[in-house]
Amino acid sequence: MTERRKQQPRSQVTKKRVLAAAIAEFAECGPDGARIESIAARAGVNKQALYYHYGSKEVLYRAALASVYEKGRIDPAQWRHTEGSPTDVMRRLIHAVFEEVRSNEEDTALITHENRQHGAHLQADLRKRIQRGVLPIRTAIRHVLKRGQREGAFGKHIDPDRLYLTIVALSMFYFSHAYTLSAILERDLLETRNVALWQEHVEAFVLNGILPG
Amino acid sequence: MTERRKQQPRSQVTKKRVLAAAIAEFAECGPDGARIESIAARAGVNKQALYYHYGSKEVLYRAALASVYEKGRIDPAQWRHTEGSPTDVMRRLIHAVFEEVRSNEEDTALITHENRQHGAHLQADLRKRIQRGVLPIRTAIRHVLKRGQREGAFGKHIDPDRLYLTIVALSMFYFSHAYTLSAILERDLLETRNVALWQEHVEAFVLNGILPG
Amino acid sequence: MTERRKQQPRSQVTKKRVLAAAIAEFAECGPDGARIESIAARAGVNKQALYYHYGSKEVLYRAALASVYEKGRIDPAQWRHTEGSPTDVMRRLIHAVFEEVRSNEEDTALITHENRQHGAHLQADLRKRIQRGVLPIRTAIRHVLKRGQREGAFGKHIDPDRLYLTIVALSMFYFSHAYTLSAILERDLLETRNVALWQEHVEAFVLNGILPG
Amino acid sequence: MTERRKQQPRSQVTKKRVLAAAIAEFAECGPDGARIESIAARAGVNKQALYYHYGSKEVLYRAALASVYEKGRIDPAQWRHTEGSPTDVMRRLIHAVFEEVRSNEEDTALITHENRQHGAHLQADLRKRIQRGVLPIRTAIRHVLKRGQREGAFGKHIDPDRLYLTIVALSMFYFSHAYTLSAILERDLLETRNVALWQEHVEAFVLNGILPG
DNA sequence: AATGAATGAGAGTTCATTCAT
DNA sequence: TATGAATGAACTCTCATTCAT
Repeated sequence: MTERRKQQPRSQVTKKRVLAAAIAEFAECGPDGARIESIAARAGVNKQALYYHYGSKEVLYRAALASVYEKGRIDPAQWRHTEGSPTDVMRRLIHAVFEEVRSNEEDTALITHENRQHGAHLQADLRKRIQRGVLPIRTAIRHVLKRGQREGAFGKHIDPDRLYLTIVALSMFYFSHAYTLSAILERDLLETRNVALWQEHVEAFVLNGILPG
Repeated sequence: MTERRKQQPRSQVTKKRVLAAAIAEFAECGPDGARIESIAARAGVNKQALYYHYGSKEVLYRAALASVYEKGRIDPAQWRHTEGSPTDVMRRLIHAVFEEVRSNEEDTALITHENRQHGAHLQADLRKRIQRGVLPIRTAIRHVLKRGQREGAFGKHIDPDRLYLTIVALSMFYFSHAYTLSAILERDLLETRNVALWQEHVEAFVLNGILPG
Repeated sequence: MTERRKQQPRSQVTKKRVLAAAIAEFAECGPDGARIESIAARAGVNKQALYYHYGSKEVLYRAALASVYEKGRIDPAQWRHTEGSPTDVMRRLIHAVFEEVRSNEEDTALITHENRQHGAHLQADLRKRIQRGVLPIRTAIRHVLKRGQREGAFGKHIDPDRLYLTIVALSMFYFSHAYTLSAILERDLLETRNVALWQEHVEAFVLNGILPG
Repeated sequence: MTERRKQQPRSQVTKKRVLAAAIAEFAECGPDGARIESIAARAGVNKQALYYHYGSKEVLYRAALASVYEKGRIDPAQWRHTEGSPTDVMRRLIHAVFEEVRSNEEDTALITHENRQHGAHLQADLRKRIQRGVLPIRTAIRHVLKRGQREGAFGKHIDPDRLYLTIVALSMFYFSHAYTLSAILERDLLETRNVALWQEHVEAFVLNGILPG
């Protein structure tokens, strides 16, 4: 293989570093708290570079937001052909969703911020991208669920989207509200041990919850 | 009717109106997006009044945050003596939590904002107040759960705090992330009909999830 | 006479000083060249004071522009009853217009700037104010002209507005283009002596020009 | 036709297009309002091209300004040998000046801008070029005036430069202040019909004004 | 000769806060 | 208690200019 470095010209590198810095800043401080200066510093570039590449704080925020759903982490094909009982596969699916949430704090933070803004930036094109982004996982859940229902492992009445919502809620809420919840329960929910316990709980609880009535 | 105005001197009224306005503004815009000017306008008072009564934006924010957990809506005594099977009582408890979340959007918003700030304002005294605020509901859940476990209605392994967390997560997350979730599922989750469906789902799902294995 | 100082509260004084400073700065530098900071410095106030009192640079510019035509310097009644032959009175009118132009450099500058902007700020209300501002002088000219025409001193075909335009052009252009004209003619047109000569010329030339054919 | 492209190498073409764009931009927006980016866009070249060819915005502005007086539109020789009575020739001269002003809006705008800047850019060399630029017309006026004075058509006391100034003032002011004047007189002075009327007026008025007393 | 990318200075504006009454 | 006026710090964004290719 020959050298191909030219494919990533300096400008593209800068643009990507700015975006990464923006994602971090916006996740940490929100759209209002985020500072252009701070993003530039994080990216190690001049303030004006942000404007050269993105034009405005707003555009940059939207780019950061869009990036969240564009990582295509879960391969639906992979899940359709996973071996094991529906219960086993479903457990692994739940596990995977939780893992994704756990390992992408910034994404959760960005999504939460956007909801605090009443989804003000979710224009048509972004909605499309978001839908595409979560389609794989929704599809995977639907397939496994259906199989389990056919085989009698899961209750017939379970709705796949509601199940998806349930899993996501139990996963994301734990992280998105960890600080007040920690204050309430008087222990640090973000401690590795506690996260692991909650993860187990989510898996067990959901699986129990979808047993046939 | 005798004069009783002295019990609520004008100054106290002003202070309360300011707080109400602050709660609304902070819930809507977050600590960074909130504007002193806007709070004053909402309260119908001079900007300077905020400083006279609260001293700074920060103090006002903390006051707004503290107010959330100080409404003491659920009476534990009431629940201890509620008639009916553990399942029935538990169902009503879940229903009550969901109702509270549903009808107090501002509170959910404030709590979410505070978590976005990594709980930066949760000092010792506020943590205490928060704990006291949620104690009734936690207690109620624990009691009902215990009774149900004794009577064989619920699984022995269920932890009351984890159950509490589960109910709260399924209730609050739906509202706190309604905008992106609506974009994903291509329907308005805040529509009355959809909220009702989710409420039913939460009740059924949790009750199913805590059945004895 | 009792003290009445309260009628000019401090705030009004500040506002007026800001306006005066704005007129000077806008006249000197134009809408684009003018600096908010510089205006504040001229007025001896804080930069933010401009925003408190006027809201934006644009509003301030408009206020400066409007002020030009609001000095009501020429009293039409006075001119209608001026004694002397039409020629004498007309000479004095021309003299008065020239004097006004000569002694209000800033106004000429502001007007010129606005024309450079293609009258972009001349909204309906400002047009009205401008018209009202110049009405007295136009009226005076019309009256004297008519009288002279009746008495055979001036040509019948002279149009009053065209005459007004002619006088204004000969007066204002000399000052508004003094720098390039001075370069062309290789002498300083703004020198007192040269101004006086031009003033005489304008009077004589206009009076000669409106003689009956 | 043989190849002749070498006579106007690409670089020279670019330079000219940049200058033309600069004249347009500076005329329209003034030295402060003009934008390097906008000039480049008008010229259809890269921003950096301006710097390559001219070095700075200031230099470019000066070049634009200088270009105004370098068109040498009026040929003095032509006028010296024009047939007709002094009055006829003078009328044609006035007409020519007016025409030149009318058909070169950009030039008037640039000159006006420079006067707003108090002639800050009129350095020695530029003053020389300006003087040379207007010399033909001044000479022509002087010659015709002198002939008319000899023949008794014009007043003896008329000064040629003052006459030149008068004609230029009546011509340029109409265009340079058309917007406020239109607002005052409540009709669009730039309308073809109105321009024509004014042109007639200027010719008649000047000719009448220089009649022997 | 020309271009895309980068930069530093500074512009207008907003905001929390304080002063004076 | 309450208010209109004032302030300084900071923020987003613009612009002329330069660097590297």
